[in-house]
Amino acid sequence: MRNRTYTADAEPGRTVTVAGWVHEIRDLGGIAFLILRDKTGRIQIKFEKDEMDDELVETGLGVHRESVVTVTGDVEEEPRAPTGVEIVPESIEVLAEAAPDLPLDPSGKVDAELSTRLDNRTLDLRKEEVKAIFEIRAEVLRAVREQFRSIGCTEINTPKIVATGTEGGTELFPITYFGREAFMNQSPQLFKQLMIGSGLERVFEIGPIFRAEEHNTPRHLNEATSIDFESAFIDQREAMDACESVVRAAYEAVADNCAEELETLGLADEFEVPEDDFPRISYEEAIERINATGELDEQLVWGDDLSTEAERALGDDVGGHYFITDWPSEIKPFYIKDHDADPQLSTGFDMMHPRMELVSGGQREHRYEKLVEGFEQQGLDPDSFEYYTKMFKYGMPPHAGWGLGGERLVMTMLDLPNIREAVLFPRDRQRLSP
RNA sequence: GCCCGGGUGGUGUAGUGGCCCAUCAUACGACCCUGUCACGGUCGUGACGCGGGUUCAAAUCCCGCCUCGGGCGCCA
Repeated sequence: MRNRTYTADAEPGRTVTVAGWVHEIRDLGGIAFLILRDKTGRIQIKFEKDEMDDELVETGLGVHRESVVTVTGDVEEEPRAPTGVEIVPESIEVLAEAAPDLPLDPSGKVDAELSTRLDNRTLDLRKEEVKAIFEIRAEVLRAVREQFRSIGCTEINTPKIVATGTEGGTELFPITYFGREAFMNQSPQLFKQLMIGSGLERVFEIGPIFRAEEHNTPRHLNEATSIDFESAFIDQREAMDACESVVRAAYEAVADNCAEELETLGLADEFEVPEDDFPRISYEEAIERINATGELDEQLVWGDDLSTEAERALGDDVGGHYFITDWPSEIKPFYIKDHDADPQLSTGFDMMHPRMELVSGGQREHRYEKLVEGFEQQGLDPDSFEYYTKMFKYGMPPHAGWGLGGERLVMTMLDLPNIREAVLFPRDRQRLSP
C-alpha cells in the first residue's frame, strides 16, 4: 500500500494514512476514540461529533472491533492521548468488516484456552505477547544461522520423505509415495552424516522432523523444528563446544535485539544470557548426583535411562544448562561411537536445560565394519540402509554432531508453559488443523 | 501405549440432587455521557459436549461415545 504510515511513525504536524485493525472504540458521548492497531503499535483516532461530518463519525464508530480500516488525517500532539499523539480523521475506509462475535478477544480482556487460541491462531497472534514469541523465535533462528556460518558450516536441506527411518520402522508416519511405502523423516541424522564424506565437511540444517509417538505432554510435538549440526574431523568435545556457542548466540541475540518483546513478555528483568561454560557431567556422575538429591524413591543404577523425574532433580541441582556425557552404549543409537578404551561407554551426550533435554549428540561411528555391526546389534537390517552404509566404504572421516529441538530452545528460553506456544500451528496427537 | 482430570452463553468462569426457565466478567444490541486509555452508567440478548439410564426431581449421580488438558513411558 502506497503512502501508508505505521502508527509508530506518525509524527505530529503531518497528514498521514494509517492502516490496521480496530482495537477498541471508546464512545464517551460528544467525543469518541477509536484505537487503531498495526504491527508497530497503536494510535488513537479522535472523533468530536459536533465538529465533524456525520457520515465520517458514522463510519468510524459503526465498525466492529477487529475490522480492518484505513484512516487519513492530521497527526496532532496531544498529552491526553495514550501515545502522546492522536489523529483527527478526514476520511475513513473500511477494508474488511469483522463479525461482531469474535472467537477470542485479541485485546486480552478475557483469556482464552490454548485450544481455542490455536483454533483461531490468526486472531491469537494479534495479541502483543503472542506476537512477541514469534518475533523472538525468528531472531533465534537468524542468530543460530549466523553462528553456524561463522563457524564454517554450510546450510543444507535434506529430504523429509524417506524410504526408511533413522532407527528403524517404528515411530514414523507412513505415507504412500506413488504406490510405494514411504515415511516422513524423523531426523536428518543419516543424510547429514552422508554430507560429512562429501566436499562440504561441516553442515547444518534447520528443518521439520516428524515423530509418530502418541505422547501427550507440554514438551512434545509430532512435527518439530530440528536444528542439526554435523562436522568432519571433530570429536564429541568439539561438537559440544559448537553446541554451546550456538545456544549462547541465540540468547545473546535475543538479549541484544528483542528488548521490546522481552518487555512485553514480562521477562525484561529476569532474562539472562548463560554466562559460564555449560558443565560437562558424565553419566556416572549424573547418576550419583541424582541419587544424592534424595528426590527419587528408588536409587538409579548404572545402565538406567534418566526418567523425567531424574532429569528434573539433576536440573534443580545444577541450576543451568549442562551436558551429560559418556552414556552407556546400550541406551544410545547405533550411529554413536563407543569409547575406544571402553566399548560399554559411548561418546554420546545430551545437553540439558534444567527443565528438559534440548540436544542429543555424539561422535559418530565412521568405521564401516563397526557401523554394520551396530545395526545388527540393534536388530536392524543393514541392507535396508545400504544407501547410507556404503558411503562409509569410500572414505568417511571421523565426525561428530548433534540435534537441537528448536521449539524446546524457544520454550525454555522464554519459560513458556507449553511447547505448543512456540509453534504457529502445532501438530500434536489430536491436532491436525489449522 | 498406560493412567488421571475436565467439557456450562461468542470468550473466560460460578454452580456436588430440589434454593437454577443457571452466577459473574467480557463480548454483542439499545439508550445516556466531550478526554477515554480495561472509560463509566441503565436496560436487554445469549449456554449446561452427544446419546442412554437412575430418580418424584439431574448442569450435578451412573454407563457409552465424542472432545480437551495433564502425568508417565519415549524422545528434541
